[in-house]
Amino acid sequence: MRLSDTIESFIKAMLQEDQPEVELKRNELAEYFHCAPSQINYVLATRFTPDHGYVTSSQRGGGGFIRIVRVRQSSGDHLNYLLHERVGDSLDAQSAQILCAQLAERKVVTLEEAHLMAAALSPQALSAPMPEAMKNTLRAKIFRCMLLTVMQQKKPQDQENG
Amino acid sequence: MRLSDTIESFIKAMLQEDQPEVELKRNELAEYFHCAPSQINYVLATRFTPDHGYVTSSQRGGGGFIRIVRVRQSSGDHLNYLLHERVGDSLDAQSAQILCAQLAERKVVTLEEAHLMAAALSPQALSAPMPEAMKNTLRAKIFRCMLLTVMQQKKPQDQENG
DNA sequence: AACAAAATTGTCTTTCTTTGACTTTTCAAA
DNA sequence: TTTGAAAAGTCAAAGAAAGACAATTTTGTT
Repeated sequence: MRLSDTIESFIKAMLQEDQPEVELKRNELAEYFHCAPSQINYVLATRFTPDHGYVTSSQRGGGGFIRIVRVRQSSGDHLNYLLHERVGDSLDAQSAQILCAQLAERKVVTLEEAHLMAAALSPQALSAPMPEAMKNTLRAKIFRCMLLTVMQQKKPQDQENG
Repeated sequence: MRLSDTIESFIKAMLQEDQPEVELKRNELAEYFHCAPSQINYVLATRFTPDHGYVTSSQRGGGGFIRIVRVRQSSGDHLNYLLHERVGDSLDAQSAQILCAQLAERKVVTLEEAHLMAAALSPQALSAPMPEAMKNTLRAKIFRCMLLTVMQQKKPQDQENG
């Protein structure tokens, strides 16, 4: 078995137990597996991405750490559909507005939250001297980040149904 | 846990009790935590800034002290301050996170809304092959758009109270 | 076997924290 | 009014941890 897979399993086991969140020390983990610290980054970059349903953050310096949060994903979920199927790596302004409105309509988010999302994805928010294609790529990324955050906030009982 | 975090908690606990204001002796506190006095300044500089909702002042010499005051402001005033003074046309990722957290702490927005805003402004959301300066410009624009949206949503309430 | 993709390693960079040496301000006693 | 002690401030260096990325090795596919 490859080291990366072993480390992936190890981290997932930590997450499985009970908490959907774990903090680890990069250097400790690297030493435990007798590998370069950057190997840990490789595992995170290839197996714990937003698309895989994980959000990671970190702190450098003394007492630094890497935090991994697992976002629960239920199949058949509207959010899941948006994240993995509807939104690719490009999203135009008009579609974004429609999708935000739908999220509110389906009561996945509040009306206020939908407005906030729409504002962040609006042409004004993304007005800058860059090609439209790049804006659409950016819009998709921003939308996905917000979607993941919404999934994170949804309570367990909400996740059973759509 | 980092010393800085411990000291931060300690000071916040002092503030919690009743007063929105506390006075402390730098040397005493440093001795209490067995650290260099300048460590206290570091904590103030990184965790008790206006962005964090605090204003500090001090007096040197015999009987000297450091005063920390938690700033109170109405939602409307706070939003105006952010929009017209604090956020120019550039905003770095870290400041963005702090300002979003502050909006929630002051109950200008809900915690969920703050998370959504933070997500839209995060480095991941704005990860693209472009110079950091351009990202900061974009971040300021996105933040402004969201702030304006929050303002519009707040309007009806502001007309009733302050 | 040849090539492409994935994994591994190592080096250098960046960020955050802690410490210490030196400076400045203030008060009060001589 | 001078002066010295008692604060707090400033700043830079050292230390601690994570990130970025390129170079190399391994693995899988045709």
